[in-house]
Amino acid sequence: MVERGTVSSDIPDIVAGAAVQPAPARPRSIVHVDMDAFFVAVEVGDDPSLRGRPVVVGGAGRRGVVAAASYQARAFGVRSAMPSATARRLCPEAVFVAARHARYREVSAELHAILGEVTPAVEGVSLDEAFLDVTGALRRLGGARSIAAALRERIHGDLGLSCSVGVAPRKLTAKLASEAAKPTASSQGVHPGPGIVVVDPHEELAFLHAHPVEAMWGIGSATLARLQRRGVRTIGELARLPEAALVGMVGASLGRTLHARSWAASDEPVVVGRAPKSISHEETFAVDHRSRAVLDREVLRLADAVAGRLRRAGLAARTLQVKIRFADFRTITRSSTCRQPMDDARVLASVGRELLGSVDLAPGVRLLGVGVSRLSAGGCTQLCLDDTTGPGDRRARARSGGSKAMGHRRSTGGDDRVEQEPTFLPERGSGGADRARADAAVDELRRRFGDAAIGPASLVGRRRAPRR
DNA sequence: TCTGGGGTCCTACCTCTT
DNA sequence: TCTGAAGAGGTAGGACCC
Repeated sequence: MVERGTVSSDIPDIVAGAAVQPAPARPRSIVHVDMDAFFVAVEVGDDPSLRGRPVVVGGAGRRGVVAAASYQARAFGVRSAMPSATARRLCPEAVFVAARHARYREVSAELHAILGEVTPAVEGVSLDEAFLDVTGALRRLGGARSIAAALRERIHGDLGLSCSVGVAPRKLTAKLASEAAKPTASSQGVHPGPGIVVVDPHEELAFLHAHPVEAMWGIGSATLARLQRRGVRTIGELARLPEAALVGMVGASLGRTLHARSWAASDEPVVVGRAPKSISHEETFAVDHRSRAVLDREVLRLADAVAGRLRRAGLAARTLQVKIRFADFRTITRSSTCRQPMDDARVLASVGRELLGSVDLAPGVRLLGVGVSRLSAGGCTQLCLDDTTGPGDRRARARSGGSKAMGHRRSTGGDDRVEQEPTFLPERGSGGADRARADAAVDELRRRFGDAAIGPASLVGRRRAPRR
């Protein structure tokens, strides 16, 4: 069996940032709120003529997938992440609606404001889902079930949306409980769920062990296939596997985590206000691109979007990653880390183009992405383009004796070559100060008039690659 | 017929530094 | 001066989640 978490007294119920605190003495009361078909419900709220009909959000383009489906559409077998072509075939009468993420963010903010009135210990998982640690609010608000019922009523009253709520001593169990509370859809029709499911501490293990193993967090298709080869079908069967066997199958970290979770022995805290660790933008093109000029422009467009988000968040990044998915769905990434943090679209785009330059585009590019990580607060100080230490740099340095004073190099798929003199951008404080003011002006225009209001001159008239 | 977008975390491997 | 070990930092890919 597993060792249970150690016990301490009078420990705050919430964890801010990444700091993890010991498990509390008494069982916690975790509430998981999960909106029912959130994107669809928002669309129906804004357009009541959609009510009761099979509605699919997303999947508008030829290469799109379903972002959300109404329960009426799910009765036809339509599921989220399904290719739109499949969804259309399964349910030809479905109404397809383009996703409006800005609108969903608005409604989500109202939802989270309601949740925040119950307890400050709210961990937003996504736009439509959150965990609340209500352990400290039980006496004040009259028990977890009462809190769950009041939340459902309030959300329905204020937002006109329905949600399912699970209550349990742990996040994982609360999540499974809210799942059990949801409506279901089958070819026989739509069946309303109980709305609220409460799992008491003494029945938690039995509840957990009855679930299929793929219901466990951390088990996706690859791990599921491995477990199924060992005949593991339920969380109960997973729990009976020796921890060492599990570690041997899926690795030390995941193996230990799954073993603890399967015995309801992992006390994962409700984390409030998690700081972002990366920001990215990516786009699947309607047609595959092979033109370096077109893809260079796309890098600039994506970098511009990422830079805007960085500056709005008051962040800068040291690492830039370019993601490329080829026509055959093979996906590669190329990244480069700079000594100084960056938040300028032109700098990000230059690094991105440099990385793209090392890739053979002949197979055709289906998707292009630009992402940043190693984020720091406070914006950037100064930047120059030879500041990167990409793979080409290091490998070239290693082959040439390790000098850091070499010219700018880049990897070209095994054929590294010395580039021309490094290109320098003006530093902040000279021309860079003007650039910072220009960036601030751009950010303000976008805040007031939307992202499409202004952009790099080279993208004028082609804000995005043509969609079929 | 195909297979999005935005994230996090983990692992393996490589290089550099001490 | 050379060598090996260990740790840090970086890169790339995979798995997973919503």
